Amino acid sequence: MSEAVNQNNVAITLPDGTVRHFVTGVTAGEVAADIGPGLAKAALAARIDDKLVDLSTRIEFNAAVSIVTVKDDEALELLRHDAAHVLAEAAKELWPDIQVTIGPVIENGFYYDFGRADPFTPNDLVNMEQRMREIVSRDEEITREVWNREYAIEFFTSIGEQYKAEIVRDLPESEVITIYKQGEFVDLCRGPHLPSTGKLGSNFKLMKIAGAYWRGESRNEMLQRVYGTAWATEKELKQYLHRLDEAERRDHRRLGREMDLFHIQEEATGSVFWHVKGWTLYRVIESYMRRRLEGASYVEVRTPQLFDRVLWEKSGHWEKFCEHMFTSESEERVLALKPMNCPGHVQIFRQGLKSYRDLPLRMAEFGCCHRNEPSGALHGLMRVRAFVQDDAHIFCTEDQVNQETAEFCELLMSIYRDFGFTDVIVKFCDRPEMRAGDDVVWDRAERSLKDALDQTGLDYVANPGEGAFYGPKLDFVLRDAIGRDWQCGTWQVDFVLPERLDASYVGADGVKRRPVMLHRAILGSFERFIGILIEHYAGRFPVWLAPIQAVVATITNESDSYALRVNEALQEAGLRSEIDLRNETINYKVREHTYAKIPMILVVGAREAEQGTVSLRWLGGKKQEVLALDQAVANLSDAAAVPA
RNA sequence: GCCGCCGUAGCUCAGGGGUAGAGCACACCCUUGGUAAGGGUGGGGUCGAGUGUUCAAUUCACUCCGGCGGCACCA
Repeated sequence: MSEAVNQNNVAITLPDGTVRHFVTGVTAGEVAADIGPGLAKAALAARIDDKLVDLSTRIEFNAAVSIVTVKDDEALELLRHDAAHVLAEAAKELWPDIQVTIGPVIENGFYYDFGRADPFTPNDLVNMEQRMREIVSRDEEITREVWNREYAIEFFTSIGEQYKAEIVRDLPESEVITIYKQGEFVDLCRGPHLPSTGKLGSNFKLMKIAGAYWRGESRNEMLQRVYGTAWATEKELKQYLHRLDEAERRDHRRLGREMDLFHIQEEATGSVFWHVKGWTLYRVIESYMRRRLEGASYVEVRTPQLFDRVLWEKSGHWEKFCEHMFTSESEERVLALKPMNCPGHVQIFRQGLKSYRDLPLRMAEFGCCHRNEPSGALHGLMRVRAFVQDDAHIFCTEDQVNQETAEFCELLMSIYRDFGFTDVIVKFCDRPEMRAGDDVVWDRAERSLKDALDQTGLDYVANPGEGAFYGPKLDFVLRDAIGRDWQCGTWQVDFVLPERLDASYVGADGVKRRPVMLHRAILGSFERFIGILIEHYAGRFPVWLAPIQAVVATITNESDSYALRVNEALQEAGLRSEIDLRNETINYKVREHTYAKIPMILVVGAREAEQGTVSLRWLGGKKQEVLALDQAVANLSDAAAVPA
């Protein structure tokens, strides 16, 4: 390239800082080719002054340019976006009268929604994927055009693409309407795209078919969605598929059955039958939580299951959620099973005069709530119709919100740590569109919560419009062992409910005032939290949580009486142990209790009986250690200690 | 609730217009074996429920219930 600089040249700064000069209007692809043939081949897109663009983009001004290859993070997004387009092209080829709609990139892949009278069959999925691979091997050039709005609408209408025409019609006037073509396929798209379909490669797979509402609105017609996954390398694709297998292996519904923790049956859909072992786990968690709450100066109460609907009308829940409440009738009154504890707690607060000296009043309840969730939403323990939260409401003054928020965050983090979760995301959720209370109150509530959060020093992300209908909130999201997020904890500021249910206290000046109500939970529902724990630990619970902590297994029946003594010693030390005296080989017993994920197996035979020892084997370990009985009991007790 | 798929033994699954099979589990017998399956015998099913077609339905059709995957919802 010439060093001369004139107005027909552009100076292009490369990522390493070198500057090259090109004729004005050079394409990003040509720049890549000038740098080297290897890069030209690998080039997928370009970044011009930080804007991601097609390789065909002409460069008219001096700019910083970098060439995007498969090694760059954004390449994956391009790849997935192109996969969606290739899928749409394949579907159009297979069924010419199918309508294309949208096909965005999502976590781990992409989807495409089609308008079609008949739903897809699993075989269609196979055919579409096959056709996609053909389109990739055709290596069709992908080209971009800018169209006039009216023309675009006319065009899409003329080829029967009503959805596309609607999308164009609804685009803001300022939007440039860009069209991408590959082979015979013409699509409205913002871009950018890869230079040709061949660049997609072969590391993609169509995963499943599903229904999805047009524009995500349940009143709209249902489209046919195809989900796919796409990766830069075969290795990453395989790893992803392996992760899916791993998630399936951990599925709490499967482990719940295999480990005999709980079941759910037709006659009580959405409600849990806790079996002995599952209920043991539940009780361990519950008593742990009771202790932590006591330590944080909470008091515990119990409020009724059934309330007259007038209470729910007063609280505002009836108006918004009556569809999701279970109701019953008695003596001409409509009663509703409580979907939450807060109105009940206000009733207790209202008994007798409360003084500012009583605040903050931290009122906890492990109360069973019922919500009539839509049938399609039910999912094992994760979404049920009857559940118990580690629920509490803090009645306090506005001035106390700061301190309460700080203390709550500390308690929550400490509890999560005890359960083995250290990666926690905090979300700040502000006013939703549908809400109670006027904007002045919301301004105050949001400001007060934000100030308090800032003072905790925790990192957080904004989650606009996602607050509760009565106030802003913080959501606490756990990341589990395989990288999935679960929203569990919540902290909600509420100026509305105390007003509606007329809660008040007497201030230092003798004047009646409204308390602020803070709704809060750490685990969320016990049911769901246990589901999360099962999946997080893949059923291999830490010893303190394991329903059965130890099994004493004999080698021959000769040692039965000694084994009974060992088991007794364990139980006396407060361990949850079982004994296996069956007439089976030790191999069989070890295998079975290992599959049952028992943390420790104590094998006893003639030798141990004679010497007063046990042969101890830990879950996941292959070695055994022979210890004196009292030493073993001491070790196991330590291992089983509930976090302090 | 909406779209699709599925429902056979306790579990995982095979089968298919003429009232059912495997492995594991379970019970009994033999075996008393030192750290991931010792051997034998046996019991167990209104094939999710209902209606229809048929000489005959677990099998085909329809309806309902439930499960699964999404969508929508989630105080």
